[in-house]
Formats: sequence, C-alpha cells, structure tokens
Amino acid sequence: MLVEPLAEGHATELAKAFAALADPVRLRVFSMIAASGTCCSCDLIEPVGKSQPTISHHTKVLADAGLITGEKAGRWVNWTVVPARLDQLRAALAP
Amino acid sequence: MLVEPLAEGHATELAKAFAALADPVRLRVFSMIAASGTCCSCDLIEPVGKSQPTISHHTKVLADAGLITGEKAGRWVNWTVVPARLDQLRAALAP
DNA sequence: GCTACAGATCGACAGATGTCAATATCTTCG
DNA sequence: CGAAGATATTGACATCTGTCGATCTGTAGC
Repeated sequence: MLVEPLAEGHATELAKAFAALADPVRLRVFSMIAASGTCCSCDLIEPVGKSQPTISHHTKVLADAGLITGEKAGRWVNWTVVPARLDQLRAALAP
Repeated sequence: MLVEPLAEGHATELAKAFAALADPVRLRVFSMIAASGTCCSCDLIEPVGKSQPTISHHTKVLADAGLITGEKAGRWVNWTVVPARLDQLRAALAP
C-alpha cells in the first residue's frame, strides 16, 4: 500500500477491517481471544467490564470484519482469530 | 498483542491509530502520501474527489493520530508518513 | 417439561464522524 | 499594498456507533 495509491474498492475493504480495530473495547476483546487461543464470550464480560449485549455486539463486528471466527459448541461459542486476515492488514501497512 | 491481553490504556492508544485508518478516503489519502514520499494537500483533492475542507479534515485526523506529519513550505504543507508509527501498528498485529 | 445459562436481537439514546458551503488565515507575487 | 492561491476553521447536517435494559433463542441437565 505504501508503494502505490489504493484503489477505491480496496480502500473500502481495508477500512472495514481497521474500523473493527478502532475501538478500545474491541481491541481488548480481540487481544484476549488471540492470547487465549480460544475463548467464549462469557469469559470476556467480566475482564472487559461491559454488558453481555455489548460484548456480543463487538464479537459480531469483529467476525463481520473477518478478524475472528466463531464455532458453536453446545451453549458456548468458541472464538478464534483468523491469522490470514491479520497478515493482510500487516501487509497493507508494510513498506 | 497476540500473546497477552491489552491493557486499557494501551488499547485506547492503539484504537486511535486504527480509527484514523478506518475510513476509505483517509486510507487513500494516506496511501497517496506514502506512495509519493511527500505531497501537498492540493495534490490530493482531485484524485480523491472530495472538497478541500474535507481533505484538510482528513489530513488533520491522520496527523493527530501520528501517522503523518506536515511541514509547512511556503503556501504548501508537505505531508510525509511517520514510519515509526506504522511499525508500531504492524507490531501490534504480529503473532 | 422445566429451569438455568450462553448468546443473539431489538429499541432507544447520547455522542462521534464525514461531508460541504462559507469564511478566515497566511504566503507569495506583481 | 492588493490580488491570488493553499490551508485551516466554523457551522450545520445526516449518518454511524457504542452502550445498555429488556427480550428472544437455543442448549444442557434434572
């Protein structure tokens, strides 16, 4: 991205991913999922200090942006990061 | 960031930088500055297709986030990217 | 079936954000 | 000085976003 101007479509696509990381609460949620390898939403509520609907909202935003993916396991949802999406973002910031 | 949960302060700091990249127009402005090494605001208006105040607003947001820095040269402002800030973001996304 | 729990969805509301027209500021040049 | 050009600032507006309480949808275990 640092060698040639971004096309409009590509910029919109990238912006969505960055927008997903543009909130402190969401960054913390994301880092907790990344750090633990896998965790469910209920594990995030207390450490993050937000209500359950708010956490659910944030996981949805992160998932829609392709940064995490959730697998249902009984009553729980196991969230994990999507490494390929991260690579994409790092590449976009690379010189 | 992927090995341990982010502290609240650090998350807020990072979120500001990502928020600056969370808009397609701003991403394009940023990529054009990066690609050209240095350019002034007036060079951005036509290719980006936004009004002059809007471009000015976006450069200010990017500058406030520490992603670019502007040096006044007569009537112009020469914008350049801040590589250290970019490194910081890439590091935050590194496994 | 009933209860308890994980998670999603809905509705509402305050606050932030992107955009432009109008205007102001500052700098160069004649 | 006066005119012209590059940016910045202001004001206004529509839209988006983060948050919560209330409620709905599942699933597990009794």
